[in-house]
Amino acid sequence: MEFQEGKAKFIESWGKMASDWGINRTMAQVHALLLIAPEAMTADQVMEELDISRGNANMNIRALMDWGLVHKQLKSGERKEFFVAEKDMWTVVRQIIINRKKRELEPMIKVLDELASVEPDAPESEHFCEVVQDIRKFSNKANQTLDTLIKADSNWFTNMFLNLVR
Amino acid sequence: MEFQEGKAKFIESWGKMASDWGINRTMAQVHALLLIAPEAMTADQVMEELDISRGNANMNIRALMDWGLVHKQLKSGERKEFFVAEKDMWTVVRQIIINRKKRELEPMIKVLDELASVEPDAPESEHFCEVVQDIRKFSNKANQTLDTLIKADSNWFTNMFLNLVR
DNA sequence: ATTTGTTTTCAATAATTCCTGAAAATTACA
DNA sequence: TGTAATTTTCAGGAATTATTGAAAACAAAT
Repeated sequence: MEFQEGKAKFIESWGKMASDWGINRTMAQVHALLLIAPEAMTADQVMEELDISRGNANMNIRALMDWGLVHKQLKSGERKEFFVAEKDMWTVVRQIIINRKKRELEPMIKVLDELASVEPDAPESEHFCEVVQDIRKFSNKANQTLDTLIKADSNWFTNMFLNLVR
Repeated sequence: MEFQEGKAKFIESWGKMASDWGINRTMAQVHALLLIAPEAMTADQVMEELDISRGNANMNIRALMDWGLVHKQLKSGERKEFFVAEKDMWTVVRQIIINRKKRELEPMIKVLDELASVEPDAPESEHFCEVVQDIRKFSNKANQTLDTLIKADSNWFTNMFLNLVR
């Protein structure tokens, strides 16, 4: 396969996968572009390559910085801002875990904790409480595990995979 | 908290979380409703409780059955179809893993395999190939791990959590 | 075979999410 | 301080995704 074709395919697939996971397609495409860029890029270059507007480019680069997946790089003598993607895959995955945990898992756990105050007084509410407790236990375990994962280093993570697969 | 309030909050939150994860909100709300229902429900009851159309209810119940999260239940003497949610949390999580792996991870891996045929002949394509290989390794490891997880039983999974947290 | 109850489909529409582009704000420089 | 380059914001519009509702298909009972 040609490099140019591969590049296009990679950007498209990365975007597709992201949108399956509830993440803005363009944000992921910008991420893909910066991931495979050997050098830091300006917003203008991103606009140009992906054929998107300035506002869109700005918005998504900003979001990627919020996620800790892209960093701003200032070049001396240059007025424009340059952006580089975090290239270490383990760091990338870790940042995604950190963010999704904070944005989605933790709020859900908070709700489940509130729901734990429902009294099981009738058959209906009894079953409700059971389900809530099950999910609650599961979520808390997942949350703890993710905390551990986040603190762990790359090798630790690889080793976990190996242990599981073995 | 009152049971009715808790129920409404659970359904709403489950739907919210799902839509964050790229899953149809209503599908998740139907799932939540069936999860906490002590008895099997008909499509009409689902429509009524969630205040959605027949078409919408049918479509999402069907999708939940595709995911293996809801089962059809026929009652003798009854003409209508009844639906029950899978209540075992480990089975629920496993089914979700199975489906998302097949729908999203595997197609991505297939693309990455194709991209592996790009020749690293210039600085740009060289870096591209490196990134693709990194992601490829990661994805394959994740895929293998998920295969193992899927085969594992509930205790095994719980033990893994405990091991990681310890 | 016909009626009646139930489920499924799908074109039209509604709701949501995303993107644009130009104006405003910010920043660097002379 | 004024000017020019750059970034940010955001209202309006475009694109995508979800929902409705009524007709068609199907299934059970008579």
